Amino acid sequence: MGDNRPPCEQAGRDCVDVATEFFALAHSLKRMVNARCRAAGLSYARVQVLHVLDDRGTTRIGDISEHLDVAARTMTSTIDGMVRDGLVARRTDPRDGRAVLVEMTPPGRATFDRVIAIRDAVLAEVFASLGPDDRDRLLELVRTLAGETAKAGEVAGG
Amino acid sequence: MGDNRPPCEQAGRDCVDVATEFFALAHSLKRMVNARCRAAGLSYARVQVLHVLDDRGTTRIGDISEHLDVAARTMTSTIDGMVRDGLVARRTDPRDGRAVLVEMTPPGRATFDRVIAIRDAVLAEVFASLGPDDRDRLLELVRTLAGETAKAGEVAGG
DNA sequence: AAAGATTGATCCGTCAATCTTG
DNA sequence: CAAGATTGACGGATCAATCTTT
Repeated sequence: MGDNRPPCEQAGRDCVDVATEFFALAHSLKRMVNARCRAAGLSYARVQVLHVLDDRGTTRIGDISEHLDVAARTMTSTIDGMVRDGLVARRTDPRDGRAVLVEMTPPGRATFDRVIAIRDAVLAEVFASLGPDDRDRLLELVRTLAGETAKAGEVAGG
Repeated sequence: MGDNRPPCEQAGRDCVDVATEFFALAHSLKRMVNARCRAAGLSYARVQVLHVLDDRGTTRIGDISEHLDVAARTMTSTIDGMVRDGLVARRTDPRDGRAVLVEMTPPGRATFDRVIAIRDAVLAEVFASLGPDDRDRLLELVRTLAGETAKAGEVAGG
């Protein structure tokens, strides 16, 4: 064998190649979804916020940022804009004066219902190219990586 | 089976579920890589720019933004910061007075070599959890989706 | 006119510091 | 003091408008 690199480096390059294409796909996919959602009247960040409120009802702002895995600063300013545009409303938590509850307004509901259908259509348009078995396989691989990512994140965060 | 939804909607939901976990993984993975690279002295956006210059040598700014699939505005301001920090230098293309060439400086080279090793280690740390066969399978699925994304993007962009 | 880059306005993301409430 | 939210300063992303060069 004329290969002078140790196995770990070979595996490393292999990993990097896969990761690079994975990142590129994620980037263009997010770009596409974002563009279609914005064209329908809602940025993807706002779609995600309304999605949380749709699932869980009125929610503390800290829980939203935690669930979406973004910094507190991000959520404060995103909610600022959404309040400005009448999509959600802020209300102090009666049980805890420190916390702030975020509530979807009727216009927010209407906008969400319209845009979420478009988002789902875009995703279906792309992921339907895989077929059910391949989607299952992809989901399995993604979950394995997500588990590993969580572990690596703990190491960094601890 | 008590399922009253037509097959297309079932497939749609299936697609959305896979896509949701895919996006979540991409988000946390990018967050992690970004954090580790920044801790080493370079944001991931800058790593990507230097990576292009490492692969292709001195490159027109428009070619960099096209290759990384970001808006021209993004590249202008990212390069502004990198010039400010001495990582790259701007130079007018002698063949075309409209174009601007971006060149890696020696400090940029040193920083890149240091940080790219860290980036690769982070990616290997996560993707090595898959094993070679699963990585091949993932790469195949990613490429299928990338092809579909490109098609869907043309429709939207055309 | 078309192509390449810059600029303006704005949104979303980070970290670090601050204020308020428990 | 600790927890929750806001604010400041800034990087990086978008679109749309502008300026220069071909």
